[in-house]
Amino acid sequence: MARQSTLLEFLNASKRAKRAAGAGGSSPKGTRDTSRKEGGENREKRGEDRNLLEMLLSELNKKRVSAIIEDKAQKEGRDAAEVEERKPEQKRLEIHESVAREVSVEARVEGDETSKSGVEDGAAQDGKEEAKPVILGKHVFRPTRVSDKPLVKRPKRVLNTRGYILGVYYDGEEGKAYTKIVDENGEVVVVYDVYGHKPYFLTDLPPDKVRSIREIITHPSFDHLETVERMDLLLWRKVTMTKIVVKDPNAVRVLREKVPKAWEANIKYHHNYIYDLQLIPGMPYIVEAGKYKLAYKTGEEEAKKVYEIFADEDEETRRLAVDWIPLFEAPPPKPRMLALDIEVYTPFKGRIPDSNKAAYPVISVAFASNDGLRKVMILARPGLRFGEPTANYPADAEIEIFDSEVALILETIRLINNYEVVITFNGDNFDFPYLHNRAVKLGIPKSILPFRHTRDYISLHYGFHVDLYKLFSIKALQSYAFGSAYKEFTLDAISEALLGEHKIPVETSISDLTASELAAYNFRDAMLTLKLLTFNNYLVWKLVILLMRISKLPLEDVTRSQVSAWIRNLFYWEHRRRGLLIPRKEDLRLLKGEQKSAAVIKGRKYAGAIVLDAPAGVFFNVVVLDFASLYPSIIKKWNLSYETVNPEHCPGGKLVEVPDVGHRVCMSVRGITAQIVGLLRDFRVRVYKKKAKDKSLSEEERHWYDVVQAAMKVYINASYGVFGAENFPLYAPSVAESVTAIGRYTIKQTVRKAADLGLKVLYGDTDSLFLWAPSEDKLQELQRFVEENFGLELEVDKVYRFVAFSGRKKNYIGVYPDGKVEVKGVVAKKRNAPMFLKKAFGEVLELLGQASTPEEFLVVKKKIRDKLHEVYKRLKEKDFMLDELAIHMALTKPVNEYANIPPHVRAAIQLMQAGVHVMPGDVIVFVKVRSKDKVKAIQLAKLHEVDTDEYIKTVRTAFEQVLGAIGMSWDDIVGSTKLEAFFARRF
DNA sequence: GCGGACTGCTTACCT
DNA sequence: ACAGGTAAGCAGTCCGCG
Repeated sequence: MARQSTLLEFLNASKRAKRAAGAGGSSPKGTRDTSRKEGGENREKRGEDRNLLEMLLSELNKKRVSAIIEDKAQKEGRDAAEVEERKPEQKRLEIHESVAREVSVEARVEGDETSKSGVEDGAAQDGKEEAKPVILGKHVFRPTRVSDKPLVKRPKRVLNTRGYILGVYYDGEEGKAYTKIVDENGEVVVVYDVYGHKPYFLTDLPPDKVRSIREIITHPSFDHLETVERMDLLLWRKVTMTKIVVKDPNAVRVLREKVPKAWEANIKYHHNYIYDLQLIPGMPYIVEAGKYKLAYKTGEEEAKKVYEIFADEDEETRRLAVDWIPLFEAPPPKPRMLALDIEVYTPFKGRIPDSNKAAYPVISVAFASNDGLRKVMILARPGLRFGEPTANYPADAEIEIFDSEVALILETIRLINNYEVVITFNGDNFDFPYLHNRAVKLGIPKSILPFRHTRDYISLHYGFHVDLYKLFSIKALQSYAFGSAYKEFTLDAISEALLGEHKIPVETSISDLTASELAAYNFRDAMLTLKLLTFNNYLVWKLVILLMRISKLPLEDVTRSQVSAWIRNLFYWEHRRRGLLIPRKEDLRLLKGEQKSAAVIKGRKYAGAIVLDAPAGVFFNVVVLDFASLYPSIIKKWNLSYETVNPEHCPGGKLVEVPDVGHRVCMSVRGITAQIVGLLRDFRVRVYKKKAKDKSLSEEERHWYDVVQAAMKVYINASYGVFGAENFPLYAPSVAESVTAIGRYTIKQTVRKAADLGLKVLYGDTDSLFLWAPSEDKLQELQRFVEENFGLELEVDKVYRFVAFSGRKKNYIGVYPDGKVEVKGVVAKKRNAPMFLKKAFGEVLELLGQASTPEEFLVVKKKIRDKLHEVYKRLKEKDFMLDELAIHMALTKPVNEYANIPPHVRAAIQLMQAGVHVMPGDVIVFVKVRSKDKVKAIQLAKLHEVDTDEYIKTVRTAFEQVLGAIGMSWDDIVGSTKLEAFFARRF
C-alpha cells in the first residue's frame, strides 16, 4: 500500500497550489489594538515590540497555511473500511459543503500544481484569505490567515461599573491597589484605588519615639505616622498604636524590623486592602467614582427570619448572622470560561519536558469552553501522520493544522485573551510557563504575552487563571467537600472519581502519536479540565465562589491556598471589622502555648481523641450514635477562643475549668472564634441544610443551598485543627487541647451514662458510639442526657443489621438492613492492596451481605470457606495475572530522602536504574518476588518470579480481619486444604 | 551467628 | 502545612542463647 503522506507534505503541497493561484498574503491588521493603555509601561519599548510583532505577523500571513480536520466520514455514515481505503494522497479534494460555497474543485486535485480555480480568486477579491475547506479522506483542511482579532488585551480601567469582584492586586508601577471585576457585560475591568489607601503596620511605640528612629523616617518609602486605637483581646483593653504608613508594601518588610514590636506587619498588602475596605471577593458590587457598594440587599423578610432563628444568641451575634445572609444568598457570577491543555514534543520517553528550558515545540493545544468552543490546534511536523480517527476522536471539535509553531502560539494567546476565566490542570507549573518560555524563545515579544507572573503562581493580564491541580490538591476540599473520593491529585484520578471519565490511555510517547490520536488525547484533557469546574451545574465553581465569600480571599488566592489560609483571612477580616488588634504570633505562643496533655503518639503535641476498645465478633442490630459536629460544637458551647482560654483578664469574671487539662475559660464575654465557628455551624444546621432539602424551592435553588452548606462544612470541620497547627498565625495549643479534652470528657461521661441505663456500648471513636440492640426509650434518654448536660446533639447516625468487628480499633464491617456493606479500615480495602485481594475480598463481602440472621451465617461461612480455598489454590498455582498481584504505593518524597528503604522505594530505585523518571506523588507498582530485593517494579517482573508464600501471608492478614469476626480462622481453611491434599494423594 | 523483641520509619486509614 | 489515633509492613538494632 502506498505510504501515507505526512501533514507537512500536504501543507507544502497546498502552499504551492496557492502560490500558483497568486493568492499572496496581505498586510496584517492584527496589531491595531495592541496599543491599549496599560499603566505606566515603557512606550518606546512597546513601540519596538509592536514593530517586531508586525514583522512577525506579516511574515506569518505570507507563509501560514492552516487547516481543519473534521470527522466528515462519520457525518456521512461512511464505514471504516472505506475510510481505510481512502488514503489522503490518492483521494480527491472536495469542498466542504457546510462552510464553503458550492464550488467543484474535483479538477484541481490530482497534482496540486495544476489545481487552481476560482475559489482562491474569490477570496482574494474580498481582500481576505477566507477559509476554503477541502476534504482529504476523512479530514477537512482549511487554509486560513492569522486573524485580525487583537493579540494584546488588557482589562479596561474604569471608575464606574457593576460586577463581581474576583481579584484584588497591587500595581507596583503605579503604587496602587486595584480590583479586577467581571462586569455586567461579562468583560474584565479594573478599578484602581481612589481612597488613597497605603501600606502600613502598627507599633506600640508612641509617634515621637518612632520619629526618633532615623531609619524609619528617612526611608524613601516612609509616608507618615498616625495614631490609632485598637482593642487588644489578649490584654482585654483598648490600646493606642502608632500606624507607620509607607508608600510601598516592600518597605513594611524592612521597617518592621526597626521597631521593637510590630503588629499586622506580616499581611500581604492586597489582603490588607480587602480588610480595610471590608471587601468581599466573589460578591456583586456597584462601583461609583471608584467607590464600592455591595450590590445585594437582604430582603426584610429574610433578615427577620434569620434574626428569629438565632433568637437564643446575644444581640451582636444575631446582627452578625443577618449581615452574613448576602454571602449565601447573592447569586454566583457566570463568566465565560476556557479550559486549555498543551502537549509538548519530547524525544525522551516518560519524561516531562522542562518548562524552564522549553526546548521542544508545542505540538498541540486543545481548548474547551463553556460557550461552546471545542478546538484542537496541531503543529504539522516532519513525519507526523493523521492515522485513522479512533473511537475517541473528537468529532464535535474543530481541528486546525498549523505549519508554524509561532502561529499556533499566537492563536493560543488570542484565545486566552478572549476569556474571563482560563482553566488549566497544572498551568501554574507547566502549561503557562512552557508557553511563555517557548514564545520568548521563538521571538514573540514579551509584551504581547498574556501571562502575569506573580511570586506564587501565573496570573493573566486580562482574565483569571484557575489551576485545577492546585484547587483539587487542597486537602480540606478533598476530604470534606468530595468525601475523599479521589486519592491522587492527577487529572485522571480526579476525573474518574468526580466525573466517571478517564484520560485517553497512551501506550507510547505523546510524541509518537498520529495527529488524530494526539487531537483526541489532548482534547479529552481540555474537556475534563472544563468539566471538573462546571460539572453538575457548576458545582465546583459555585463552591469556589462561596469559599471566596466566606474567606474574603480573591479567586486566584482561594484556589491556591489551603484551608488554614482561608480561616486566617476570615478571622483577620473580622478583626479589622471590629477594630480589634490582630495578635502577634509570638504573644499568642507566650500566653496560649501552655500544654498540659501528652500525646499518645510520639512526636505529636497534645492528646487527641479517645478510641474505645473494639470487640471481636458479629453483633446484630447495632445503632451508631454520633455527636453532631462535636469539635465545632464544643468550641461554641465552651466559648473557646484564643482570648478566652487562660485569659489575662476576664471581664465579668465567670471562669470555668476544662476537664483533664485544667485550662480556665472566660465565659462572660463572647470569644471571637467561638462566635464565628458557632455561627457557621448554626447557619449550616438551622438554615442551609434545611434549604437544601426544601421541596418548595426550585431544583436550581436547592442545588445552590447544598453547595452553601458544603462550603460551610469545610470551614467548620477544619476550624478545630488550625488552632493546633503550628503554622497557623492564631496557633493556640491550649485552645486545641481544650477541644479534644472536652471531647474525651463528653464521650466518657456518655459511655458511663449509657452503662447506667443498661445500654451495651460495643465501640466508639472520637464522637461515635456503637450500641448493641438499644431500646428506643433508653436511647432517647441518653440523647436527653447529652443535650441537658453538654448542650450537644447526639444523633442516630446509622443503623446496621449487623456489624462484624475484628477486635481491632478503626476496623469493622457494617451491613445495613438492605444488604449494603460498609467497610472501615480493613487492609484488603486499602488503596495499596493487590487487585486479586480486593476482588476476593469484595466477593466475600457480598456473601456476608447475604446473611440477615445468625442462622444464615452458617451457610455464608461455608461459602466464604470455599471462596478462600479457591484463592489459596490459585495463588499456589500462580493462576493470576501479574498486575492482579501488583501492590500500589505512593512515594511521598524524593527517593534519596528516605531514611529507610521500604519495598516500594526499592522498586522505585530499580525503575530509576532502568531510566524511568520517578517523583514524589508517583504511585509505584510492584510485585513481591523471590530475589535479593524481595520486590520488583511490575515493569521489570515476570510471573514465574512471584513469591507465592509472601502473597499467602498477605491474604492471611487481610482475611483474618473478617474471619476473626465470624468465628473462623485462616488456619482452618488452609488446614482443610492440606487435609484435602493429604487425602487426595492417598486415595 | 541466629532469631525474637523491640524501636522507628513509612503508608494508609478513621474520626 | 488543619488535628491526633490505629494498624500494618518492614528495616534495623539489641540481646540472649548456644
